[in-house]
Amino acid sequence: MTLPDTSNLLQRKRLSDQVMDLMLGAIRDGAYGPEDLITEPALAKRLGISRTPVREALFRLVGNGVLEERGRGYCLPVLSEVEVGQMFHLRQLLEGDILRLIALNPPDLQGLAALDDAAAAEQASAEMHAPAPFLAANTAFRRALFSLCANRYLTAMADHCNDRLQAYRAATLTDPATRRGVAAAHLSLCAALRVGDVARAARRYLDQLDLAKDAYARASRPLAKLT
Amino acid sequence: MTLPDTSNLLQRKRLSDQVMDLMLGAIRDGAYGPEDLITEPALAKRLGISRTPVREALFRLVGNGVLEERGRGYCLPVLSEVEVGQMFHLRQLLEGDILRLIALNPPDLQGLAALDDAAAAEQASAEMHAPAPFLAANTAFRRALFSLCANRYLTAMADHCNDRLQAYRAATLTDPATRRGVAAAHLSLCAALRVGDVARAARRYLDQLDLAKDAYARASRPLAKLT
DNA sequence: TTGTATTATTATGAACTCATAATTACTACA
DNA sequence: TGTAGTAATTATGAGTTCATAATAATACAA
Repeated sequence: MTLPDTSNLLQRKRLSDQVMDLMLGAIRDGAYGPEDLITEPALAKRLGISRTPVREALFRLVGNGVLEERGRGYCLPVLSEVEVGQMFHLRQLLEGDILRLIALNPPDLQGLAALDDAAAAEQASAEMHAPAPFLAANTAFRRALFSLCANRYLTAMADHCNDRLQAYRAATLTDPATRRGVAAAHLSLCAALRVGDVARAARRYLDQLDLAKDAYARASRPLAKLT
Repeated sequence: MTLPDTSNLLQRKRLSDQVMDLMLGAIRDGAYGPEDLITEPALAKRLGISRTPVREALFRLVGNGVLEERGRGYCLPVLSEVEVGQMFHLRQLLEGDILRLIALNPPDLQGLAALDDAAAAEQASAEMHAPAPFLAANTAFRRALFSLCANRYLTAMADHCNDRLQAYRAATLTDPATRRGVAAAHLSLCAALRVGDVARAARRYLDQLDLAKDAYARASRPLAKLT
């Protein structure tokens, strides 16, 4: 388990916001697995702050469904196979609509370049052994893609869905074959967007999402016993 | 401004959860308008508890976008016309999908009866002067409708969208004509569902949602100056 | 009378502290 | 040796306190 970066804390305004962002970033980068138990005092001590702001941040993450309480402490939520399926149904609905909106307002060269870079980073880290670089590149790609959509509420909800699936993301995205598939689909999406074929781009993305749905459902079965 | 019910507090497990539920319910029932300022000490004093759990609940509501910080205190978020439009785009996407899922798995008689009751309550309160009964009936109808959909994540997100539009809901649902339109659309939806014509039921609901979108957009203009 | 500056009030942010509950470890007894 | 009961550790829940910042109010000067 890699620990999240604790530097440049204590600078911005609210500590609980910083802790929230820190934890969200750490979770997105795969710093926590479904078996890790996060406790209030431990986190507070590690960050060198009191329990209060840590507590508030953890409460908000629980409220968002990004974390759940397990006995004494907090952990990544473990979903049933049905719940994973429902969450993916939502992802397909939301991300499909995001692509539709992007199609209505196609990206400029700058936005396209950012997407290209992110896809290239995914491909570059697909073969690495460590899981963190690919997870980070994958997160960056999604961020670049979503930033092309003007509806912030929509992308925030899509981000939400992804955050709530973190326990499974790490489990599926460690397999090099899966990683290659993701990177290929995203490169293909970039290529389709560059020639203006947004419909094909959307199809590429949603096909990959469908594959992911199955992979996540498979991954949810062995994790179920953790509960 | 009607104050939320403060009884049966101090019984269940976490005070912050109770405060959260209390405030959500109060906001849904129209107890707060966009001009009301909610402060931590005042709420804590009124509930007879310390600031800590109140603070945690308010933080979570801000995190959810149900409240926003305005200077010293919290209030219902005031959205721009564009933001209201985006939020309604989301509502249409999510609630359209909810109706599609209900169509795939039509409700039994019991579920139908609950929906009928809620629609009847809307009609009964449509002509009243006080806004609270209709708002409560409207919330109850949505709850009954959403409960027919198995995907809890989906309905939770749709609830979310509604919660974030509260400042406008009260403004639009005070007009008796609008209320009659809402009640009629919902009764019509019930009738269509009863004869198994789910497609027509969905059209009724989404047509009404389209009307609401315009009404909310109009309501957002005078409210904008509050910010 | 109006505008500005200073003071006072008040709300938030975060630490500390205490009480309670739960889990774990240890010990005693069968 | 295994089980049960008790003690100790520890994490959470919530109240209190203190510091800081922002807003409001008042007083003074132009």
